[in-house]
Amino acid sequence: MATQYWLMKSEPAECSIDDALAAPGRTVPWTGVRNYQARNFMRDGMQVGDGVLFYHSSCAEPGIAGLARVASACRTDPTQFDPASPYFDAASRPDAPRWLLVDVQALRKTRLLPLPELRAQPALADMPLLRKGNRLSITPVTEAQWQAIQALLA
DNA sequence: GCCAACGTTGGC
DNA sequence: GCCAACGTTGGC
Repeated sequence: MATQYWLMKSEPAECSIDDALAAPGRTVPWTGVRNYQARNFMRDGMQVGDGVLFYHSSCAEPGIAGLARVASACRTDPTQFDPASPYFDAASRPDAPRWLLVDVQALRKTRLLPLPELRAQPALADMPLLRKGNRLSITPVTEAQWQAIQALLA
């Protein structure tokens, strides 16, 4: 399958692009996805090597903060079974895990591309991220959108 | 299966 | 803290 592209949201207070770059192998397990649509993108859509826009959400300056890649196939998210985790899901059973994750390898930090700058780009108008009320933490990015982002960073 | 109530996300 | 959007839950 050809390389695909994704936008993945992370709260920088929890895992910023700097945190990911500082992790062993620059790689972090993308824990905490608790939305079926986002999970299904990981399960059914992602391939190792896919491009990732690393987005900072729920912070002072939301925006695209770095570039990354999908670094593993999807697998069980262990935090769903950890009662001490905020992502604990009492209804998920080990023999039928509900929630999955992929490993994400940070490639580089970019200058921050804040929402107003993204909204100003006609080529990005269809990004789910920019739709009012969008909450999905993982969304597909088209080749054209990916190229438009690269152009902003060039 | 319908749908109202409720909870969560996340920008502002 | 507000609120829009929308996913989830649960009564019926």
